[in-house]
Amino acid sequence: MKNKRYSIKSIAEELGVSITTVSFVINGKAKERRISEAVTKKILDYIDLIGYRPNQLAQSLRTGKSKIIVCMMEDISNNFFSKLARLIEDIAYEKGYKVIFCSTENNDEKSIELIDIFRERQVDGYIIIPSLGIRHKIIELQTANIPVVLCDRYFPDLDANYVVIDNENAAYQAAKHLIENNFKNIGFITTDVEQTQMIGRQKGYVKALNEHGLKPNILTLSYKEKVTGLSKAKILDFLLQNQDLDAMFFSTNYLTKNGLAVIKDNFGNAINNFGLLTFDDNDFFTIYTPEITAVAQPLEEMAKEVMVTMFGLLKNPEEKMKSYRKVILSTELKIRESSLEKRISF
Amino acid sequence: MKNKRYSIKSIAEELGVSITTVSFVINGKAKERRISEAVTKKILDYIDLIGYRPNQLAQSLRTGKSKIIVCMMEDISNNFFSKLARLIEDIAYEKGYKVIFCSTENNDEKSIELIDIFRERQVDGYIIIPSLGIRHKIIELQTANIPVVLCDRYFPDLDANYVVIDNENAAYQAAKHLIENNFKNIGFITTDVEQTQMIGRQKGYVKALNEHGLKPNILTLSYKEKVTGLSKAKILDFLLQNQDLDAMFFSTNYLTKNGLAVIKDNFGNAINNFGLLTFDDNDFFTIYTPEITAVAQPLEEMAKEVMVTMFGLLKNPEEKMKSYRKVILSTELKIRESSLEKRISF
DNA sequence: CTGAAAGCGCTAACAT
DNA sequence: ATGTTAGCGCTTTCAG
Repeated sequence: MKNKRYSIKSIAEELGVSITTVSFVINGKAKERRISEAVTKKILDYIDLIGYRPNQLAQSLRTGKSKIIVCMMEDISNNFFSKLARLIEDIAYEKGYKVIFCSTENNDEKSIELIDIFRERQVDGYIIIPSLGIRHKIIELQTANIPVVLCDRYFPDLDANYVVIDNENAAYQAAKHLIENNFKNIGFITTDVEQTQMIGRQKGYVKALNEHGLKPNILTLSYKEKVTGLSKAKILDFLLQNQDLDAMFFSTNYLTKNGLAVIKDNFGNAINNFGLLTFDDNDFFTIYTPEITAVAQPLEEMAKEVMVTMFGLLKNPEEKMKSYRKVILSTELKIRESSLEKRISF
Repeated sequence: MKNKRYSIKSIAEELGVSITTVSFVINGKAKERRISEAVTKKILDYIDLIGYRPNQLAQSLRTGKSKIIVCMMEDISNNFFSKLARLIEDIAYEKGYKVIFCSTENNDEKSIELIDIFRERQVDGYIIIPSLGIRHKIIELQTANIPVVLCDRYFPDLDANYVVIDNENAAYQAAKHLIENNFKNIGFITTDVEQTQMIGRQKGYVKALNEHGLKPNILTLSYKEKVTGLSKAKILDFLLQNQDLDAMFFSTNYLTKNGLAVIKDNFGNAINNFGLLTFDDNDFFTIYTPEITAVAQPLEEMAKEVMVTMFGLLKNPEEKMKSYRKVILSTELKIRESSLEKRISF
């Protein structure tokens, strides 16, 4: 067995047939092109023997299809995103697509650069969890007729494919649940990012409180403080300034982690006297003490819907412009200890 | 501005120069090839104007370099791997490489298939967290002179590049720490996978116990039970069968999660009377009650070493065969409440 | 200083 | 039924 790289050409030479014939056989167009059984079998056997695999790169260059989907998210190391990534990965591979994940850190420049880089690479489609300032890039992709599916967030004034959850209602129900459990002073900890999902969550919270004649109390942390670690100090400050708080509602998972740390470090067991609720579920919440009530996003469904949309676009390159597929999923409030009425005497 | 795709050819035509000239200018070889200032500037300006970006696919086909690294890990949604992935991603992008992550679930067939698929795609290098049965594929890659760096685990009888930690010593020190804190009956919960990292951890545990005249007590769970959820039942069983256990040492992160759940569900507050220690750190361990002592792997360093090795190979395609780079990093035992001597009266 | 041309490996329209 | 051939967009040798 030779050590050289096999190509469709070398196979053709070896077998004394033409390149075309080999190509057709390989691509399963043998009978369609009425290639004789004998030749077909000969080629197939030989290919099998030498373990030939076509060069995907050349194929891509020729066909313009790379069979690669890129998935841009905030941070692949974040529990929410990595879980989603895994689900997307599995569905994509099933259909012969590979996925390149990249973390944008919600940074517009980085996102834009990445989008451009992947256009050079002719990726077939984009799954994007967008930061605020890349609206024009989405339009650019749409205009170029390249499949894009937004996820987790969208641009309200932009017609596009997206898969999101009903953030406002989810937060509304969650806050209502706290209210029904007799919490009177519910603080809301959120970030300053003006993304749809965050706006929706805050809206839902405010709505529930207003409806029940309660006063919203919101702590807005800068996204940058995620890195600097300043957010913990701010949360502590908030707690100290608002001694009458009896519950806290965290708008996203990393804030919850910080919040729990602050409470643990500064108030010890008082954590049990506190109402606690968070967006985004986590395996650890069920084994935490108290078990943490969470708004669980339907990850499987989200991944599935994203991919259904994506494959639809991939299949009908033309039709895609006609209308966009907009999916809004609902969440599940996983009610656990932390949000139940406190009967403990102080 | 036209709507067509720009290519090096269309630029050449537009500017009335040759394709070669454009190519040289684009690749920064203008002065090397002594192209006149004027022409160079003209081309550069035009490229800038139309926002031309070379087709990476064509470039790759021609050069044989795809600037893509594939990173195969057990499961991207697992905290340990996703954290590592993010670090690797960042380093790769800095150097102009993209990385494709894929989850193998420790499955040999899936891993092998993936390796083959990526060879068709001409990826430039492989970072692999290998399952047991892919030794021959690693050799195949090495033979084909394709950069491979193993991580987390390796094959003891295979000369290869790898970045791992000193599992045996880490587990030894950890177990010793428990012993020094007066725990007498330390159970070890691990999986049945015969991978080097798991073997090392168990060895270290056994060694420490033997040295101190204590009897090892090991629960081995099948990796498959990770999915079926049977592992929790087995852990509970183990605890019930061994009522004299006063400490537990978990060999890997998902077991810890299960273990904590079992303890919480069945023994309630007794968790505080128990010695607890785990491999793999997690943000939640510091906010858990009790705070969980963990063997923290040096993720940043691991990612860095993996990439240093990888870039070394990428740079010197020939030299790589000469000798392999084997990096063994040490871990840090993060001592927290859960492993400290219990002074609580029972 | 610049250009022509071969070719990376593959697909597919157009022969025959 | 099978072969010829023209590219996909780029790099690079060799000739001017």
